Amino acid sequence: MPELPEVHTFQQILNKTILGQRIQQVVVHDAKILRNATAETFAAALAGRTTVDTSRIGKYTFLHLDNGQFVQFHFGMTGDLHFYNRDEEPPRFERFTVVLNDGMRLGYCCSRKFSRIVLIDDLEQYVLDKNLGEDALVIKAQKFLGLMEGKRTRLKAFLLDQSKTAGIGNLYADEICYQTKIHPASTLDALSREQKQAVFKAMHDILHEAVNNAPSYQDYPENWFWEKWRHEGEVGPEGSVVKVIKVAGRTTYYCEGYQTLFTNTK
DNA sequence: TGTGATGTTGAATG
DNA sequence: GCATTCAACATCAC
Repeated sequence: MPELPEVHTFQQILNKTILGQRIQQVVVHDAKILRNATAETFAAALAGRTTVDTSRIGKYTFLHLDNGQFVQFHFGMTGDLHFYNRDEEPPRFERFTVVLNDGMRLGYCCSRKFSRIVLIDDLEQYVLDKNLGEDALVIKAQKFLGLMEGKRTRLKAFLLDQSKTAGIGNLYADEICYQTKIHPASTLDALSREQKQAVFKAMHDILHEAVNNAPSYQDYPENWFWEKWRHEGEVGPEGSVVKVIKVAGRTTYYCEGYQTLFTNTK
C-alpha cells in the first residue's frame, strides 16, 4: 500500500512500539524478503540489541540499533506492521516477528513478498549507493525546479522517479497531476515555470495533508481525486470524463477535458 | 479463471 | 547519456 505518507505512519508505529526497547529475539517465518541476510544471520543481528532511533527517506524507513547498525524496511506494495501481545495469534502473512523483553511482538507482514528488509552498516554510504533523491516532504522548491530543468520526460515519470524526489508513488502522482489540472503525460519542457511551481506546491500540500491527517488509504479529504473519481468513465469536474491510460508503465487515471496535455514533441 | 496490482530493478530498445 | 518499455519478483483479490 505504502507511499510516503503511509510509510511515515509505519515509522510512527516503530517509534511508538519498539523505539528504545530491547529486542529479545526475532522469529523468522519466511526469509525471502531479507535481501542480504539469512533467517539465522538476521535473527542474530537483532537479538539483544536496543533500538535507538528511526529515520525515513521517501518510502524507506531505517531502524537504528545501539551497535551502529541499521535495519531497512521497504514495504513494497503490501508491507504492514502489527503490534500484538504473546497471547494473540500472529497476523496473516507475517514473515518475521520482533519479540520484545516484555513479551510484546511487532510482526512484519506482506502478502506479496515485494518487501525489502536489509541490514546496513553504513547508512550514509548506502543511501548514496542507492542514488536515492531527497525526501519529497523535505525538498525545497528551488531544488525541485532545478531537477526539472532541461528534462523532457513526462510529468508523471518525473514524479515517480525516486532518484529525483523520494516518496511519491502511483496514486499520489495521479493526485498531484489532477490537482494541478495537468495531464500526466505532459512533458516537462512544455510546462511553464508557474506550472512547475504549482506542481511543487501541490506535491507539498498533498503530502503534508496526508501525513497530518491520513494514517492509511482511508480518511483522505473527500475532494481528492482518487477518493471521488478514480473510476473509469466517471464524470469528473467541469463535465470531464475519467480515463485510464498507461503512463511511465503504470496505470494512470486522469480527467479528460479537465487536465490539459502540454507537449512540444508530439 | 484470468488478469492486474499502491514498488523496485535490470535488460533491452530507440 | 537519456528516455521508454518490458519482464521479473510472489501472491492475492476481483
